[in-house]
Amino acid sequence: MEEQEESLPPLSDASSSWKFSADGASISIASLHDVCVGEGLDWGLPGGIGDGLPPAFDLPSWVTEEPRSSVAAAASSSSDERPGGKPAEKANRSAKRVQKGTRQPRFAFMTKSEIDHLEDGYRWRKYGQKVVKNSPFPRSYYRCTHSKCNVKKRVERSSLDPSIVITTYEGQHCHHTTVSPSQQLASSAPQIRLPAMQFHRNPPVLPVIHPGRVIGPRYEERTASAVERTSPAPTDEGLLDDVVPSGMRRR
DNA sequence: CGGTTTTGACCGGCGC
DNA sequence: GCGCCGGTCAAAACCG
Repeated sequence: MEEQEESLPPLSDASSSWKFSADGASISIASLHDVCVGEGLDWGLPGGIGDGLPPAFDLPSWVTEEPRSSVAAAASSSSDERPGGKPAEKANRSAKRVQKGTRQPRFAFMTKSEIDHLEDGYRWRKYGQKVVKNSPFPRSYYRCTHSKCNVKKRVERSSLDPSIVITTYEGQHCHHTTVSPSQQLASSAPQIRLPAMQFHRNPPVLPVIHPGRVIGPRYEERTASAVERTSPAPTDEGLLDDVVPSGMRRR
């Protein structure tokens, strides 16, 4: 994982912003600090991830914490007998839950939009919706429809500011986007170089098209060591790396 | 008719 | 041990 050194703004320079348009919808991207302050939120710049964030804006624990990987896997392997369910079905479920334990890169970002499910160039199938504690808005669970792709994403509205959508991605796409050429244009937007700011990388695919405002990637988790890194330099490749491995990309 | 969404149930982890 | 909670499953409904 070699990230090329780029002349990116230092952490303190968090006021830069970019604007571009796609399909007639204009999107402005700004740093977290810039926007949050601008929106009247007082998050501050995280020296560590999440510093100064109001509770209502805290990301789901599965984003802000290390994945409980092997724990779930180990637990599901033992007790299989349970009244009411078909053994085969249960075994199947167990197997699937084991898979879920594998660690995946994750990151979350926030978008100011009235639309919950932002178009990002990939096709998603909703597999669940859940009311979560401390939020009047349900959280939706999506999976990439590509057969061999196990990328998931969760979408929920901020309870503090209902106009803000928190989107969290997990995993990497093993395929290219399935969007029309016009959408391709939009989904390629993140290749515009963005300063790293307090984030280690930028969203692989920005929500696009819909009149919404990406107010900044909020948090990206890879590994504990990734969090410790102070000033990584995202590159054009890095921008897509999280979702589409470089080998999969055609250019 | 195939793909997607909805929704209640199930499951495991965690805190008390 | 129990209850709460988040995440997932899967059947049924829905839609193009």
